[in-house]
Amino acid sequence: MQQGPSVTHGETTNGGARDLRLLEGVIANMPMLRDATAHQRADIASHARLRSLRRGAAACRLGEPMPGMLVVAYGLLKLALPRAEGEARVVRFVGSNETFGEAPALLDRPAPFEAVALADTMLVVIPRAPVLRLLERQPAVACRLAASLAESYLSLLSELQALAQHNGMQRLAAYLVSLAGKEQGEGEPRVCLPASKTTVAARLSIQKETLSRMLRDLSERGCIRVEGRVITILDRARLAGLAA
Amino acid sequence: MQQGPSVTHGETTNGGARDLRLLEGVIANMPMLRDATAHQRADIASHARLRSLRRGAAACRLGEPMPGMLVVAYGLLKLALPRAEGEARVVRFVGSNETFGEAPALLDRPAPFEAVALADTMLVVIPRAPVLRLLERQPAVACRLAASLAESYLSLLSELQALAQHNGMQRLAAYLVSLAGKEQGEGEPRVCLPASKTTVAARLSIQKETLSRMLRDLSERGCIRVEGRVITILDRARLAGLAA
DNA sequence: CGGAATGTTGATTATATTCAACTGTTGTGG
DNA sequence: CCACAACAGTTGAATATAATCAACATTCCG
Repeated sequence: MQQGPSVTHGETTNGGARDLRLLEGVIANMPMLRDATAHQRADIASHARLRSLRRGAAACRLGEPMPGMLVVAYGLLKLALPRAEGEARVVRFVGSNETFGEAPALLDRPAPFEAVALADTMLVVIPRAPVLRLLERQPAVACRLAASLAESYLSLLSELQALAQHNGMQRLAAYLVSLAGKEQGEGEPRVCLPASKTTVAARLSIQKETLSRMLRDLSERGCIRVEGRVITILDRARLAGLAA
Repeated sequence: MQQGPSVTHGETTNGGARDLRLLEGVIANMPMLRDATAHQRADIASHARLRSLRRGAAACRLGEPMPGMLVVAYGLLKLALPRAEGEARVVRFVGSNETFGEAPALLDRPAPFEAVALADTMLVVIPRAPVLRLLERQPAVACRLAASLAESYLSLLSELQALAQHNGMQRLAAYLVSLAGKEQGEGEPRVCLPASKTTVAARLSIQKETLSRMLRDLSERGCIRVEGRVITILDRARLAGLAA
């Protein structure tokens, strides 16, 4: 599933042939660049670089300059709003071939969140300048970027809605249902949490203690079975009802 | 300050000369169209229409199709996430010359919020199609739209942060300070709430009862004086301290 | 094996909601 | 102009919800 970096120490890889192919492959897959010419993609690639992150390392910290738009080649990150004390609120998990940081990079603003690797991760860093140049020349690319930003906006809005209008149990139930929705197994769907329960709790804007109690509650009610990070959905209909 | 609509009944105005000037003036002011040619702006204007809303009327309802991108010619609206029972969460107030609905209009999605007029309001409705055509032809316009969407994203993100990390009193204090920040009077700054206390409470994601108690508390502590919608900031430093 | 990180559980507390009753304000038609 | 209805705001009491604190158990790695 994952392909190790060719450089195991240090954060930035060298320009080895394998790395170059990885970088170009990631860029070729970006929805934003679907309408760019091969030449334009090559120009972007020539200005981009790979950055390897060990588990726990940060791709960017709140308030620091954004190095550019960021694409996950492999691995997993969390985008989080850290608090002075206690745990951060997790805004989003970002997995392979997903992009983040478009908004602050485009506007040349400091990072509005921190991005921490939840596993060893490889990023493609695309600096602002070549992207701006391309946007000026390729309206279709600018449209795709706008569409991607619009998507991000709508999904944040629905986060806000969930936070304002549903309690923790409802958010948890909805989250489990949405995880199960992606899985297509027949019988009892099993889902795997994408991160530790503490981190998932932060994603749901609750404390880890509260999440623990809620999972126990759902288990006792026969809705789910919890085995570490693996959760079996026993009564999807009832779970969906709780999410209302 | 405000100019009445030339049509007082019905929601859509006719094509009177005064209306046409209003519509063209609003469009000429749009940041998104700064780099468009006069001809392109005229094309947009020819496809746009005015829509007049009485106080309390909705420009769009949650889940219904978006008529296009919307610009406020004059008046005031709230963008809100309604709940089945009880009050909505207010996401943003939208005043003169401000735009909303870019994201759902661009993506041709149903309205992700309802937009309700807090005063008699005139909107310019810009349908999706002519905007898309312009985006294809004018990269600079697409860039401005992307930048505007990126701004919206960042400001929602900071809403989310405030909600997750500050309690109601902190959010209220920060809100009062930010209102006062715009006013440049010397001595004790006075601010005027942009809407009823009930609506402002929804903007802060608290109940009107809670807001009432908090305002009383701040008054008793000598931080502010409340006279209806007008609030005098007596101790701005302490208020800012409470917002931390 | 040992230590750190993660997770669980119970007790207590903070925060704000909900409910209910009451007061004040505003706008409208008689 | 007044009466009145609808809306807006205030206050108190009871309650819901989840955070916090503290102690302990478990799991994961090196």
